[in-house]
Amino acid sequence: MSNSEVRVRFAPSPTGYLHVGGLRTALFNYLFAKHNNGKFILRVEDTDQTRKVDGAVENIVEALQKLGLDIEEGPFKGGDFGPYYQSQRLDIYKKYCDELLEKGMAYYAFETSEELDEMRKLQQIEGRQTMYDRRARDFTPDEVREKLDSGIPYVIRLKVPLNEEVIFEDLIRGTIKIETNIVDDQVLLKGDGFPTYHLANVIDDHLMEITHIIRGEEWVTSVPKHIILYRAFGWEVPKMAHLPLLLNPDKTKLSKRQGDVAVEDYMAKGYLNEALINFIALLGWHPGDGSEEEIFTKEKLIELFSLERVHNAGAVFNIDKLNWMNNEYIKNYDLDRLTDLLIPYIKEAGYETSDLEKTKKIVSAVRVYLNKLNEIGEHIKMFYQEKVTVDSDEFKESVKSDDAKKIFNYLIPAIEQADFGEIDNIKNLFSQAQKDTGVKGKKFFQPLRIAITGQTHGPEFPLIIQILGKDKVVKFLSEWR
RNA sequence: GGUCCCAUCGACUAAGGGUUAGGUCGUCACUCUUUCACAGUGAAAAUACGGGUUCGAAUCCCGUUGGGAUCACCA
Repeated sequence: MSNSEVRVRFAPSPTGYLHVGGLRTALFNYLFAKHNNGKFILRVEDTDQTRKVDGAVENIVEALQKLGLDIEEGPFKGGDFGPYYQSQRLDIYKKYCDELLEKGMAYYAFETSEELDEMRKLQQIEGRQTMYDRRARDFTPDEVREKLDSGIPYVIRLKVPLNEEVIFEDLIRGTIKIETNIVDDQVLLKGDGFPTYHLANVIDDHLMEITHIIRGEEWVTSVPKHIILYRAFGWEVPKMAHLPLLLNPDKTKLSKRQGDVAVEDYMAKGYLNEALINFIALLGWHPGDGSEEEIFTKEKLIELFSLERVHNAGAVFNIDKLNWMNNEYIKNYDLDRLTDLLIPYIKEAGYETSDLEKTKKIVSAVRVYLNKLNEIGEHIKMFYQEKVTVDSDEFKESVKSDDAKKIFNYLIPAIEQADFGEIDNIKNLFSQAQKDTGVKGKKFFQPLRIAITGQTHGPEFPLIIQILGKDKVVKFLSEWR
């Protein structure tokens, strides 16, 4: 490496949306880069033409951007090490693959997929390790030429050195050793001329001067292949850190079926970006600074982050805690910004938002109930209804009682004359009413609440009254008189 | 099955030889409140097991058990 600048990359394959696990990987890369004043790079690993999905790159980039993980080099952004799509780097891979061939570190193989399936099936029956049997490894140059000349389709495989041990230091897990004899002679260049992950990844990480590879634990077992490649090229191996997996509640690798896995689904439900980042940062990492704080801004996370403090055990993605954290953010968010975020959800629930001041008051009254923004519809019906319906018999009884009539009769003229501008005025009105009618506490408030909202619970009552306004309150009360 | 990785309350984790094993979510109770929620207080709840090493082990070593990952011309 020519200089000591930290360069890390997030390298998703564009097969759909940004996965929660992918976001975690991206976030840790980002935090590590920013903590070290380094660069966060996005590289698209689109070497599998069959799995490619249109719009996937745009989707991923958009999600990262919304979440504030700024990409410094990559698609739509550029940089000195492009192109950042592997599908646009085919000639590079070809060139290095030829170099491997020349060095005798790779070889041509000519089996069809069917033949390989057959081979594996047999190995399974015999209870042996399923791996390429290296049958093409020792073809003579003449044999190879002959097959090539006759146009037989081929792949290029890595010639794994036998009877060696690959040892590497993982920044999170420490020393890991793997025998090369169990390492497959991995296909490097596929029949369609595209590289496999392993080849492209190693070449790009080197060429893009990546200093630290931070990725999911599912990759540890293929590290030996990569190290063999680095050595074959005579390149320095970047530092590696394999992150513990994100798990389903049943401890298997986080997947669909057991809940949402696309980051955009979480965003759509109304998980705030800040909460998502905060929550995911704490999955498999802890600042360990002695503080017991759990709410962190992105800036704070950058300041505190270090790979040494990443755990080695997998972490269950616990939606309950995410909900709690999201609620923490919702409760403490700037009201204007929160209202902006909430307006689409209010509209979606079928309610009017043209009166911004009123909307803000409503948001302020109910934010405390929300685990996520899309729940707001369940809490605001009372502010918009033109007629109050009371379903349960118990409620009806309460609202039709003699005490209730007494309260309503007292309140209706009093409210018409009251000033609703100040909450305190409303409160005073109620305490005076309790004195004058002799009906107090729960007996006073419950029928009132039912008459006005149709429910027995909800936000602070004077606040509801204020938001509703005199006319509606009087109207609702009159109906029960 | 082979290989690799991992192992503290139900979940996320702290404690990197000496603590009544701490915090957060969740759960339960109490307080506050007209109600629900919030907030506050408190409770139940863990070092997988067995051997070592040591005066002393959640912490170091070994084994067992359990879990996970991986074994493609997918990444």
